[in-house]
Amino acid sequence: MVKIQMPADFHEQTPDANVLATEAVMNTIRTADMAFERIGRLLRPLKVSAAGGLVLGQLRDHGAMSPSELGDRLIVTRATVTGLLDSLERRGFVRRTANPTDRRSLVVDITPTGLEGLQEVRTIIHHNETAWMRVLSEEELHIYIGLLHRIQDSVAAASDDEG
Amino acid sequence: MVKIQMPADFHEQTPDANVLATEAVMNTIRTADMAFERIGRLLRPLKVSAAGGLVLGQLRDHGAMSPSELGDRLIVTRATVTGLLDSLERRGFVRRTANPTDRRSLVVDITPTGLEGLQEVRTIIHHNETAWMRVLSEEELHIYIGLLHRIQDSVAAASDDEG
DNA sequence: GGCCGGTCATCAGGTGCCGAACTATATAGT
DNA sequence: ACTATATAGTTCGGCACCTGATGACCGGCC
Repeated sequence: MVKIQMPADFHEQTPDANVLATEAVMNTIRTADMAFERIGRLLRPLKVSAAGGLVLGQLRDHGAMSPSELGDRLIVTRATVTGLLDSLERRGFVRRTANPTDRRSLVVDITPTGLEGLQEVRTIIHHNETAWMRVLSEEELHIYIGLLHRIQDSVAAASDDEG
Repeated sequence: MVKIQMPADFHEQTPDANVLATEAVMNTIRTADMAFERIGRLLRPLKVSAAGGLVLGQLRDHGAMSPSELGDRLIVTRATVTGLLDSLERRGFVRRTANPTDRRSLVVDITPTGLEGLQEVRTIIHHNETAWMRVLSEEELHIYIGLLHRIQDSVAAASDDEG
């Protein structure tokens, strides 16, 4: 995800700008991107991608399910799930089997190899997240999370409005 | 970017977890993703992608520059810049010309068509960012941005540590 | 019993991102 | 001057994501 930056002459160009709003969005995306990029880099030595880790997590936590359900849970399209499963199956992390009760669909489940990979992934991510957030006090973390929730609701509401 | 979700039995699985830290990171990424996804959707009708808009913004605000410098500013690799420029050049938004003083390098600049596209992009993005952030008071925005800065520094420091 | 709308997974084609390898050119060190 | 190293941009292979189209299949309705 590419980083967002402010033009040098932002004020002149858009005189009525709520500069704080722009800066808040910009920094939210930048922060998330840094964290996401970092997680991806940490995971590269393991043979699991961030997206692949999420698929494995769903399978471990909720049991075997269809590609469609995976897509719903991760909020990606079925087409994307197909690609992720191709990649994970090649590495032996998941298995696709026929669904006996509905011949349109498949059942995906995690293999022992996949479980091992998942545990590594979760350990690394958790360790780093904790380290990153040590600069905030517990109270600040609560405030921060509260603000994020309100922003999320606001963005979601705006999306509902405009389709 | 795939969404991050917590396993249902997170506490049992990682008993010493700093759950707040995980939740903070998770929500940061989720918030950024919502905003980014939304921006991408708003921009789709225009013929400029979010990444393309950022390239155009750099060129307008800082003048013509080399692909390498674009990559440094957007924090992406030169390979990525090549692809972005291919796409933008195809649509007539930028022009690549030889650099007379260094035959290894190119000079990229924005065309009048590109300037028009950029203005549309900025108008749409700014309007939406302002709307999203109206749920926070000015004081809360300051607090929020301050927290984001501290987290960014922390993540950056961690990255330096571990390579 | 046969049709038809909806769902399942997949594929094709496109974007955006990466690291590694390549070619050409520039610059520093000796 | 000559070699070594660094840098500029591209290409290549790979991943993750999308939309749109396709063929298989399910279920309900006439």
